[in-house]
This record gives sequence, structure tokens and C-alpha cells, in this order.
Amino acid sequence: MRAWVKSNPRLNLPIMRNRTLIKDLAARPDGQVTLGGWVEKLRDQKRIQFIILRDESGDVQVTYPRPVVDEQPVEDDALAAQVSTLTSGSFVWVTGQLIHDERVKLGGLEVKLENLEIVTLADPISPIADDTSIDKRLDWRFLDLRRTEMNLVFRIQTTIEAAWREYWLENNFTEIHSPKLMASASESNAELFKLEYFETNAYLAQSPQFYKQMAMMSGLGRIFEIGPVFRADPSFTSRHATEFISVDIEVSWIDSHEDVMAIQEQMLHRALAAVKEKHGEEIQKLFGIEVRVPSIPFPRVTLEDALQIIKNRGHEVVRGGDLDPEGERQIAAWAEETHGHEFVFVTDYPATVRPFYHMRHENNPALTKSYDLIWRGTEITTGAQREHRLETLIEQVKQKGLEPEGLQTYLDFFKYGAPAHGGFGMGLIRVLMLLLHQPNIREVGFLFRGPNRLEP
RNA sequence: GGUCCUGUAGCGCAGUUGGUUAGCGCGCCGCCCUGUCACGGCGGAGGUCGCGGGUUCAAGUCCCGUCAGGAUCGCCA
Repeated sequence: MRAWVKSNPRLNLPIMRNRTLIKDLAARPDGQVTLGGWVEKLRDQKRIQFIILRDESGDVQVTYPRPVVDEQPVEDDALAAQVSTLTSGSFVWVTGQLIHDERVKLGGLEVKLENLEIVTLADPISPIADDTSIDKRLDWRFLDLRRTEMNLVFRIQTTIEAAWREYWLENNFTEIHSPKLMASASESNAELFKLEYFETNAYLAQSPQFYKQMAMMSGLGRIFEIGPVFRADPSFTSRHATEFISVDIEVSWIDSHEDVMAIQEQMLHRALAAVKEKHGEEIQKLFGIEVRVPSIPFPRVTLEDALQIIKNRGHEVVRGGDLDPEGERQIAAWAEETHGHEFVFVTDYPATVRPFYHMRHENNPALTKSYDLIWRGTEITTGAQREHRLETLIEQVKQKGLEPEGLQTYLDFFKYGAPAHGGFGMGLIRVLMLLLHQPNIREVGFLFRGPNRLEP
């Protein structure tokens, strides 16, 4: 750290102008304050003007009683005229006297206007409203995100990621940033984005899978990455995107996928506890939702048992060896009813529906040491122990009908010694969607990317 | 990609068996209003009915195509 920062802690965060956040007004004594924000609403009356001012932290009423002469409001008052020009959305600086006043329904306080600086006026006709459909709101996402609940979404996301990072740091994880440009596929060829790369072609990474395994052979022990992944999947559902943020970990020296699951449930417990403590009241107020902190361990069920349970509940999964969406909802309902739990690990998927790098059970090579984590009926994670023995790995590559030559770079990782390891990838946006009971990932992502959505 | 549904004013919607000048709410603009707080009152502007073709004397309405969106399935995180 540079010496001048150390010797002058005030310089740690550069503050241009003394701006009070609206949420901090309640705790302040009466007196002069300066606020910066945008006009949410103007009530321009003959004798008094009210501005509902909003900033990233909240709303406050700014009041300007027009000056009076002979019991009549002065007609050519400059400040009043300035207020009258304001439109919804305009960004302004406001200086005035903070007054705590029980009459005011909005927080029991108001600011008596003394000075108004209009930074920029907004077009008075907004292209969207709170009840506009999601697709149109995405066109104008920057306006949509001004809503208080949207602001909360990103503070929650920050809290979740911070809780995970705290957990990782406590447990000696190392952060990696794997490349997103690749020469070949990391999962399947089907959903790869191909792009021109000088004289050749490159592909956008569908997953950090190969690189986080490489980190294990690099001796890093425990790693995490929070980064974008890309799927050229023409998928039109409420829970798919072509670009999304994946939360990935990979850990060496595990005994089985159970160790990976134990890490993941601790992470989710930590994150949801932090969210409840920090934002529980606001979430209750703005979303009407009680945040439930999950108990550990999460319920576990093998896929085979899950299929039977689902069948007993009246739904037959016809798909070979995997759960369908209704099956996921059914097993989640079962977990809630029998364990009082929103989460459920489904384990031991058949090798036929898992990628070649998942390790098989020693006593039953038809099944993998893998799991999916389902939260209230939606899959948020796939995890597994990886196959780290080169000969077995090559054998599994061949069984999948793949050419080992095409995976040479990856297979080379295993030639010079490899620890037992495993990990998972978790969709951050799905976690947020499910936490806030939203019907669609588009509601809680900063900007959505889908087959027909590249703007803004 | 399959199936189903939707597309009418800036936004959300209504529009009858096809029929004369396409309505409602919110927003916007103007005037009025002694503290509003979902402020209120009066007045006003605003429409290529997604696009193209067809049937018909006549299409927002029926048919075909197309584009866009939503739900769902497939696939996944």
C-alpha cells in the first residue's frame, strides 16, 4: 500500500462531494444535508412542492413551500420554477434542511429544499413501467434496474459471493481465472460458440472444467473460479442463457463425491445465513419471502431411489437414466415433505448420461460418483469425483465414442501424476432466481444473453 | 428445434356472430388545488391494430405465411 494512503485513511475511498445516502438520513440529527439522486415523483402544488427523491439506498421526500407574500405564493420564485421543470428520472443534487417529522409517511422525515442543481433532465415519457413485460424491460434494463428491489438483488449477489470467498479463504482455496478462448470443446461439441481467431478458429469456453482439473495437477490443492461460461444452446426456457456466471470449485485429496457435496452444502448454508442476516428484512419487505437457511446435511437420494419415489408419487420418468423437469419438481417436493428441506442431492447417475471424466463406482462401473443438486425443483449444480487414472480415463473416452487424440492436451494433464479430485459447477443466476422465488433468470441477471438477445 | 399461447396509444389491457368515428386504466401535456404522500379536480394530445399476402361489399376480428415474445418439452447450470 502506498504510504500516502496509509497516512491518510480518508483517501482510501475518494469522495468527490459530501453526499449523504438517503438510507442514512434517519440516523442523522436535523440539519443541512446534500443528496444526489433522481426524481421519482413530483407533486407540484400551488403552495407547496414535493419531490420524491431516490438514490441507490432509498427514497425521501423533499419539500419546498413556496414563499408567501400577503398570504399568496410568490409567482416568480426562481427555485419553485426550477422545481416545476423537473421530470421523473431527472438526476439532481439537492441541498436542504433535514427535518424529522412524524407527519411524513415516507420514513418520518423530509428535507426542506434550499438549493437544487439539475444535472440532467429526463425524457418525461418512460418506455417502461414496473408492470412491463420482461422482454421490454430488458431493452431498457438500466431503467428497470433503478427499482429498489433490483438494487437489492445485486447487493444480495454481492453478499453471496463475499460469503463464498470468505469460506474459500478460510479453507485455503486459491482463485484461478481460466481462459475463455479455447481451441476445442470442453464438454460436448454441440453447444460451442465458434469464432474467427486470426488464421484459425477458436471456441468460447462452455465450462472451466479442463482448466480447473489442470489446477489439481498443478498442485494447487483447492481452487475456485467465478466466471462466465458460454453455451450455444438454442434453449428457450426460464432458466437458460447462452452466457452465464458459473461458480466452480475443484478439490484434491477427496475420498469421493461425498466430500464435494459436503463442501457445497457448507457454502450454501454460509451464503444463505449471510443473506438472511444482512438482507432478510428487506427481502421480506420487497419480495415477501422468508429466507430459509438450510440445515446440514442436505437430504441425499440415489437416482435409482429417486426414480422409484417419483413413480410412487404418480409420475413416470420416461427419459433414460436421468430426471426430467417434472421428476425434479417431484423429488424436491418429496424432500420438503419428508425432510422439511428445500435442497436435495440426487446421486449415482448412470455413466451413460454423464461425461467421460466422471469417476465410476468401484463396485458398479455403470454408475458414476456424481450428483445433481436440486433446489425447490430446479437443478443448480452438477458435481462429481473425476477420473484421475489415465488408462481408465482413456477407456471412458473411447466408451463415449470420442477420439483420445482430440483430447490430447487434456489427457496430458494426467501423465505425470494426478491426485484424486472432484468439484462442481453452480449457476449463480439460478441460485439468485430460486432464492428470490423469481419465475425467470432474466429477472435477476444484470443483463441477459439468450439466442435472440445480444442487446443491450 | 417441437408443441401451445400472445402481439391493439409510451406502459398494462378490453374490443361481442366480421359492420359505420377502435375503447379503458396508468403515464404524458395544459389549467386548477393550503402538507401532498397510490394526492385530488377539470380538460387535452397520442393508433400503419407486429409485418406480408388472401377471403369478403366490408377484416383489429377469419385463413395462409413470416417476425417477435411468453410458457412448456428436449438440453443443461
